[in-house]
Order: sequence, then C-alpha cells, then structure tokens
Amino acid sequence: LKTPLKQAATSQLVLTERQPDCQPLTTPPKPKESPPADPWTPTSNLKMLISAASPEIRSREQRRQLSDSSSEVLQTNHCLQAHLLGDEYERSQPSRKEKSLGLLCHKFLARYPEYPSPSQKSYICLDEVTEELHVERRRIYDIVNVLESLHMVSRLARNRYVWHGRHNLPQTLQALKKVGEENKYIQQIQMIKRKEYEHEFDPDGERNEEMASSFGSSEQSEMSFVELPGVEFRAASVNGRKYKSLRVMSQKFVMLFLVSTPQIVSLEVAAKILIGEDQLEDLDKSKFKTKIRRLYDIANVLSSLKLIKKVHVTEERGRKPAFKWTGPEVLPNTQDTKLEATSTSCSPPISESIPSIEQCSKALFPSKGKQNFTRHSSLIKLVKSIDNDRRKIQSAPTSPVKISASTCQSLPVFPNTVTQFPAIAKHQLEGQSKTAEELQMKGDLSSPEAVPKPEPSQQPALSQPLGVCPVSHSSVSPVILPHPQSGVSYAIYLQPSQAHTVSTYSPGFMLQPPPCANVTGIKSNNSKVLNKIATEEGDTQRATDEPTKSLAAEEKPDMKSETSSQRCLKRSQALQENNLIKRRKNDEESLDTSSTFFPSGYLIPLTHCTHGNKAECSNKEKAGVCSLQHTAYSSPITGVIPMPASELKTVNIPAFHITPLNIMLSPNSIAAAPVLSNSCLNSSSTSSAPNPSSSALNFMLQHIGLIPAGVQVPANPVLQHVPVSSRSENSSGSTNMQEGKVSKNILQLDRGGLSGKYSAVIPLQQPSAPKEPQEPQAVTENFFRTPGGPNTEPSLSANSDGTQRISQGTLYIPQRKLEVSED
DNA sequence: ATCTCCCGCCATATG
DNA sequence: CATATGGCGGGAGAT
Repeated sequence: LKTPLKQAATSQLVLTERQPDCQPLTTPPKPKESPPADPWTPTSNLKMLISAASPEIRSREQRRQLSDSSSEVLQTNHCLQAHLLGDEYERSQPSRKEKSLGLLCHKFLARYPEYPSPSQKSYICLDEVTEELHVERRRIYDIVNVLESLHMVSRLARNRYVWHGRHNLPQTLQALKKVGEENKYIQQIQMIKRKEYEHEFDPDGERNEEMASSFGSSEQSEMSFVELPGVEFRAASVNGRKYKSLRVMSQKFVMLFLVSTPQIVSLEVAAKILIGEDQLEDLDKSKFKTKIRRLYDIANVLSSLKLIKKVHVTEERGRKPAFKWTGPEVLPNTQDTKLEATSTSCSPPISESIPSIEQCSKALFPSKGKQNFTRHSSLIKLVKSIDNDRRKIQSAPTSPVKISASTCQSLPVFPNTVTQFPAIAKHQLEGQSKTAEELQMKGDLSSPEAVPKPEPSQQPALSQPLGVCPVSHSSVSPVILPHPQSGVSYAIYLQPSQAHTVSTYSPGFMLQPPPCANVTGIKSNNSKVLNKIATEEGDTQRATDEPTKSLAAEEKPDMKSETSSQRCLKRSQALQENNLIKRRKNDEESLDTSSTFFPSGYLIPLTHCTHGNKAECSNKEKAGVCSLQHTAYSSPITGVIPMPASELKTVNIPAFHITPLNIMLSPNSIAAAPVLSNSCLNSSSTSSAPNPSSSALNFMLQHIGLIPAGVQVPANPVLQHVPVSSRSENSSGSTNMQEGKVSKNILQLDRGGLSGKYSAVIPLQQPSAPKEPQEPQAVTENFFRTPGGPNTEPSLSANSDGTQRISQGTLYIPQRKLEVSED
C-alpha cells in the first residue's frame, strides 16, 4: 500500500522552496527530505499557485488566503512528516487529503495563469495533466467540468481544452446571477426554509404538500447550461446535450450564491433546489446524498478558485455545512456602486469591466472552427431525434454558433439546423434605456418612472424588448439577454423539457433570506440569538465582514418583533392558483407542482459587439421572430424565445427571458410586455394562463400572508428587480404606492404559531446601497404594502428608524437562522 | 456518529 | 470497436 511517503516529502520540499517567495510566515521550514522523484507534488503546485497569485493581487485578503493555504499545506506536511518520522510508512500519508479534489484543483490551476493574455491561448491536454498531476483522469474531468461551467476553460476536442482563465468570470457570474434571479431561486430557498421550519413545528404535514405543490416543485431542474459566446461552445461534444449535469449543477450552485442575500448557501438547501424535489422530503435519500456528494465536489473546485469558502450555519436545529461566497460580486449593473459590499446582493463590483473585446476576439477565434460546424449540424440532428425520444437532452447548441466573429454578437446562435428556433435576438447595449421606454409606452406602465432610475446601466435587464418567436419545436430555444455591464448578451437555450413547466414566479416578490435575520424574536435560544455570523477562524476572517455588517444593521432594528399577526395561508387559493397555471405535463413526469421553477437554459453571452449578423437575423426571422426583435438590432433588445410548442407546457416562459423587460414594466403590464407575453405564451401554446407569474406571486403573497386571499397581484414578469410598478396590483385594488420610497416600509409578519419565535427579516431585493435608489425594491415593497386582506393582516409598518436600515422593503417571515461560523 | 468525498465501476459519447 | 467522458453511489477517512 503505500508509499506515498515520498510524495509527501517531495511536496514539502517544494513548499519550502517556494515559500520564501510567497509568504514567509506561513511556513515553518521544514526540513526537506528525500528527493522526490516526482516533481509534481501537490504542494509544489500549490506553491506555484500561490506565488503566482500573490503578485497579481495582493490585498490582504489574498495574502491571507495565501497564507492560509500555505499554512494548510504546511500543516499537512507536518502531519506527514510526523507520520513519517514517527512511523514510517504509514500509508496514510497521502491520505485522503492529499488526494482531495481541492488540492488537485490547486495544482491544476497552478499550471495556468489566472489571466492569460488574450493573444496567446493556452491549451490543456488532459493526458498531460493527468500525467503531471498524477491523477486519474476521472478527477480531472470533475475539475474541468466545473471550470467549464464558469467558462474558465472550454473544450476544443477530445482531450483538449482551452484555458481562458478568469477573464470571463465577471460575465459568467453576471449571467448566472441573472438567470438565478429569473429562476426564482430566492423564493425557492425561502420555500425550503419555510418548509423546514414548518415541519418542525408541525409535524403534520400536509401543509407542506401544498407548498410544495405550489411552489416548489421543481421538477428538476433541467439542465441548462449558461454559455458565453466566445467561449464555450466549441466542441460539439461539450455542447452536446448530454453530459452537462455537473456543469449545470455547478452553475446553479453558483447562482444560488449570487442571488442569496447573505450569500451563504447550505448544502442541504442547494441540494434540494438542485434536485427538484423539494417537497418530498422524503425523497430519495439516496438521490439527496448523491447530490450532496456532487456538491462537495463542486464546492472543492470553487473553493480552490476562491469563489466560496466553507462555513457552518447554525440553526436551531444544529449546525449544517454551508458555503459562503467569497468571489466577486456581481452587480447588475451599475456603477454607482459604491456601495459597499455589504449590502446587498449586489455589490461590489469588482468586476467591472469586462473585456468584451476579448471575447469578441475569442469569438472570432482563430482556431478551429469549421469543423465544429459540421459537427454541429450533425449533432443537432441527433439532438432533435433525441429530443423526440427523450427530452433530457440538453442541448445546447452546440454551438457552432459562433457568431461571426466580427460581429460578435448576436444571437442566433443556433444557427443552423436548429434554425427553427425562434430565437430572438437582440442586441443590446446602450440603448437600453430607450428600449425601456418603449416598453413602457406599450405597456403603459405607469410607472416607469420609478424604475427608471434609469440607469440604463443598472439594470441588467433592462433591456429591451424582446421578441419572441414561436417556433415550432425546436428542441432548444435560445434566448438572448443583454448583458448589462459588460454589455454582453447572453443567450439561453432552453430545453424542451424544461420548458414545460413553468415558472411562475413573481418577480417582485422575492424573499430573501435575511441575511441575518434575526430579529427579534428569534427563538434561538440562547443568547446566540440572532444570527450572527461568526466567522472566526484562526486567522483572519474576513469573511464576516459582509455578513456581519449587514447583520448589524438589521439586527438593530428591533422590530416589533414578531408579534402580531399571523399568516394566513390559503391553500385553497394556492390551489386555485395552481390551476391557473395549469401546466401540463408532458410525458412522464408530472410534476405535480404546478409551477416549476425554472428552467434554465444555456446562456450564451454575446458580446456585445454591435452589430449583429444579418444572416442570423434572417434565420430568426424565419423562425418567426417577432417584430420586435428586429429592432433589436439597432437597439438592445432582448429576445425571448419560446420553446417549442409541443414542449411547452404551460407557461413557460422563462421568466428570465423577460426579465429585462420587466424592469421596466409594471406588473400588470403584461400588456406592457406584450410581446413577450403574447408571443411567447401564445405561441407556446397552451399557455393560456394569463400570467403565471402573477398567480404565483399572488399565491406566494397570500401564502405568506402579505395579502389577503382575495387579492391578486398582477405579476408579471417582473423580475428581479422589479421596479416599477408596484401598483400594478391595483388591479386588484390597492395600490398605489409609489415606489420609490417605499423603502421605509417594512412588513412584518407573524405567523401564527410561530410568532414569537421566528421571524426573519427578509429584505427584498436588497437594495444595495441605501442610497441608491434601487428601483426594484420599490416594487417589492409595494406588494407588501398591499393592503392586507382579511385574513392576513400583514402589518406593515414603517419603522421610523428602521427604515433606513432596512432600506428597502423588508419582508419578515419566519425564519430562523442563526449563525454562520467558519470552520 | 456525522461530515466529507475519494475511488472507480460502468453507461454513454465520441472517434 | 477503442477511447474519452462522466453519472453515480459505496464505503472509508476525517472529525
């Protein structure tokens, strides 16, 4: 068995050597020892990595990290040594840790520059890597797959990948965030949490079912991969529909962080969301376990990338493993930002500029190309056939798309065969604002104003109008979204399967877990009280900062605490809602749930270079593009693509597609986004349902008790930030409020039983900075504001003081959260 | 005991 | 058919 000794020794050596460069502190010098035969030891790689890293970034943070890592390494080494010394060969050395994916990933990453110069591309040959790193190929796939999901690498061919480094990261994250928002992940998270807690309290169970059915369902998520334009799709293989699960899972996992307010995601929650299952609690345990295993794999890689770090969330129940996002925050837009990181969800901006240019260039990419095409087409065919057979496929397009390089943009990615897709295209960019206006006009939303804060830049979505095309059925439908910051647009492909369910979600209404919820009444016993996030760690910790701050802010406010009212749920309503939604199931799966969460698609960002290709356009048109899109060319527009009718079940319209629009639209406005809705839905067929979104929203609100059962809020595709219109609700009745200021209002809800105990604050949408006007929130608030209905009575109150902190509307719901600690 | 998650069998996809 | 990819889950090391 063993012999790993050597390695250990070697590694140490390496370590030692390099250490000087990097960081002195960390390491205690260890004596080196035997010569290693192998150059590649994990450690060494690590070292390299570290050293490389340091130069570029040097902030304390990094330093810290480095040191940490180094220290870790050291520790490991020590251990090893000890062992060695102590006993000789114990097998253990190499111990599991040494073989961990995380370490392997570090080694892998050490081989390539974080930001490779655009001009020169680096290629990755799996055979070499496996050899050099001494690992089984299977492991490399795990790493590469995750990297692919972040567009840090893309596959060229069998055994070959191209290394992109972190250049695409900002865009990728932005795209993922957007999709995550569209997917209602926030709500899903809330649901899960609520469910859990209800469970605790009520052991009964039925209610859960309801919830589940209404919300959660999830069918599973389908897989859709989000792609970036220049980058990704290369080899057909990758694109291919098949194996993308790990990639998709990785993207979804990341999305969860990006949309969550605290940016902390527990494995349990992630697994549940990733599986569609939520409801069934009992759901296969095995499935759940498998998911968890995969998440650990992904988490290891993400941790190596320093995008997340492990923490523990302590709830009343106990402590659960979770991960905290430590990567760059993505802002939807804007620049104003100055906000601090803390606040909300969006934040900091690290990224900022993204080299769209590069992408363009990439898109162009020189290297290989044509083959792909061919392949693609064939692939596509396959896909189609497959689709028929099963829908599982993902599709993706394979992408040959390549957009013309020069143009970089555009859309239609799917050119070929698939043409059928309805794609929509859009171009985007700057003109957004305009577009928005247009939309408004159409929609008549009233309020654009609010929204508009217009900054075009800010909202990601903003954008434009979309066009929809009905396509008959293609397996995939691409959607293109504008990329806010970078200006890059993304295209999302939906799979048919996905499509079927729908997602209804209510945009405005996003509940987010309170970052720190806390709040008064928390039951948490103990003093611990509230959630606090403690991170402690041996060293530094910076981790906390954000959370902490936020917490602090939040906590203070005491709210009245729980108190009063209770929530009312109306199941019945829910049911009704569900019905509305109607969804059909396709074949097999039925999902009980009426709404599903979202399908995601493969996103491909298009760089925004401007002009699109006409050719593609033409294709689209063929497909049946909506008029709007055309416009797109000139102005940014988002295109939506409907899925194949057949596939579609209900509503499907992926919310996200719409998203951009939403921003501008008011809730009610379906009309506003006529295009979308109509075309999409209609085309799709069945979706007769008026607006799923709204129903969902209503349901949700009702469920939560924010609004009376009877009241319905028109929702609409508003998504993420929906700024505007809150009033839309008016349809039912209330209304008005203005958005803007709402910030003050806060809603508190109590749930009946719980009331005292758990309450959480959920900031809706998080405003990032208080100062900043975030339109979106406004909307949300409005919803809240909606007059309480009979049963529910949500009390809203504006806190005098609380206001600010909460800055935007906050919704309280029962929750419990407690602390986060690092390990 | 629980948390992590490595290992590698084996189905698929690709060549 | 031979490989390349990767889904998946047993079961063992780490705590």
